[in-house]
Amino acid sequence: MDTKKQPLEKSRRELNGTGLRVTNQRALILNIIRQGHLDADEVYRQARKKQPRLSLSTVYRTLQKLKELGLVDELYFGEAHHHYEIKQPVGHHHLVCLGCGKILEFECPLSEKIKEDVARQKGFEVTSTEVHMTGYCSDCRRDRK
Amino acid sequence: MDTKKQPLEKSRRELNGTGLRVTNQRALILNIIRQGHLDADEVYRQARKKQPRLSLSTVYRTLQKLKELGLVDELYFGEAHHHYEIKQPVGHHHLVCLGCGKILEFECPLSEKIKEDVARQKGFEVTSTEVHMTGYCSDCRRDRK
DNA sequence: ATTTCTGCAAAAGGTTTGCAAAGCG
DNA sequence: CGCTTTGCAAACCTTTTGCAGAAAT
Repeated sequence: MDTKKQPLEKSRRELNGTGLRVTNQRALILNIIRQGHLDADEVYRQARKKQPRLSLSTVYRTLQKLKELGLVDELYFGEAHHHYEIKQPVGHHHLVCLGCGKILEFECPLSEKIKEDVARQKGFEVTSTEVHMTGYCSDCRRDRK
Repeated sequence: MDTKKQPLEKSRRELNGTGLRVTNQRALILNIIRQGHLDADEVYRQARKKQPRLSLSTVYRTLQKLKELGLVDELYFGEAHHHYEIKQPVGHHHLVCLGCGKILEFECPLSEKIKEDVARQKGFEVTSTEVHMTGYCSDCRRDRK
């Protein structure tokens, strides 16, 4: 049995009942994003290995839909293109290495507190909180010495 | 005496001794950014009121230089275009209203702590920390009811 | 006089859109 | 079958680049 097929089925199931039609393209794309933070082009390249005729606009349209459905989060690092990742139950934040481009995740219970402070102080209803850091990872720090 | 001229002189002085040549365009652009978080196009439109022949590429090139000099910070909200603001001695973070687009600033001493936690936990050398929130400001909350 | 900077026009990079054909329910 | 989705090509928007002339030191 092809083990690779299992997550695809999972993606199909997840897509079902969203009101959206379940297409091969969508299941495949959702599946690919499970890997981590990918940009649209990376998703595209990987998806073409399985479905060579799939187009980049389908990737963009699908990511957009998945975002609307709340299945996927869009991330804005300081780059021209955006990144996407599966929405996770427990929020996490991102740390980008300026040396090698690696992206690490970290949890941050304190961000809850910040959110409450700001909500109270400014009378805001906060819908999202992102903590974004840049710097140099331990490997790159060593190399820079 | 033209009071508007004073900050322009200030900008000229600030540009002096940076190694860059002090041009009217640069002083004007630096001056305009003092207003707050502006995107390149907004800077461009305002600058053209005083120097109609100024080009958008000069705006971009100047913002780039000012960023390199550490006079200006570039901000990435979830939009296609970036925003710029004068670099401030005491770090602050941003809160964007999804209703009216207003951008509020807030200080966040806790972010220092987050930074230290992450640095220790991940062996990172953190060079920048940004906390970015979205939500609805008190005015927009009222209107949505 | 030399070197840096500017304006203009054109290119580049990422994302979106219009439309006819294909696919899902 | 009707409506949604796809692929393709073209459009779009923001940002960058090449180059010749203008400005700063």
